[in-house]
Amino acid sequence: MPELPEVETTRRGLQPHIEGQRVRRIEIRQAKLRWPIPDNIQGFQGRELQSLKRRGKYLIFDFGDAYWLGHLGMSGSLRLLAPDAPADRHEHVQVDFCNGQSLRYRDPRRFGALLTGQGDPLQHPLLCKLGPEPLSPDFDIDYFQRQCKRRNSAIKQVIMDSHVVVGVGNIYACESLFLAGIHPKTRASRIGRERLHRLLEAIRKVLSQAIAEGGTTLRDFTRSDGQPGYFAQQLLVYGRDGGCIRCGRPLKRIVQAQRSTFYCPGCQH
DNA sequence: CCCTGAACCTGACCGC
DNA sequence: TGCGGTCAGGTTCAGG
Repeated sequence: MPELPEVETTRRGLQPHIEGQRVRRIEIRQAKLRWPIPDNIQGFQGRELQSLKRRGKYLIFDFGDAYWLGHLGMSGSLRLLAPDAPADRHEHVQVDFCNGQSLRYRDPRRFGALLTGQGDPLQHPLLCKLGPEPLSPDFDIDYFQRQCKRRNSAIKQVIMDSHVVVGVGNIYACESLFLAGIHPKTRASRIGRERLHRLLEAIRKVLSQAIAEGGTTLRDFTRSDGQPGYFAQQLLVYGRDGGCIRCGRPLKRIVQAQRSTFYCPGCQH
């Protein structure tokens, strides 16, 4: 479900309701996610959530000297309900706050994660080697070109690698490459600076627009308030099987690294 | 170091 | 209605 815009949309939706709130009760119904939820999460009962942050697609629940690290995987979502609202079979975690908000983590496929840690969350093994945020100045053309020069794999796989840049998932990778006019299978090392620059700008544009639209709702993504995101209406190639909006030629679907890639054979070279 | 493929899980949908 | 196959927005990890 979530790429960076969906995670950011979730974060913004939750933030005003849970930041500064004290944890009253934590219920783990299913601890088996990507990694097991640590038992010591119960030690956060009675503590106050300082802030809700994001790094890449990870959510950081900052409790001051300790934190939770959350990831929504492919099918995870976070919502706020009433404390007594019933849980369905995929709602694995419930965190009740003292202000009456009840945070629910639902994840049918259980590829997501909820971990605990102490100290600086950015030093966590899962975060410390991540590439720059795509919308930050750290993601600049010099850095991007350096990364691409030493990669012989397809450009689509490179921009989806979180060690190069975080937050570009399958949908937005396809969209960015279309905007930049680059064929998804082009070897990264063979793309010149100019075209890489266009790609970098395309990634920025697609992600910031998607955030502004509240993320993409394809099947079951809903924002933390239960509303859908509206970016799906603006997808230019992903999941489409008509003609290209620019040249009219039929779009193609191929498979790269076990993922579907959509592109226009007329516009992308 | 770089690259590829397997692995983790459930549900929706399609054709027979 | 049931069954088997395919597909799904992520990412770590093992092994070449």
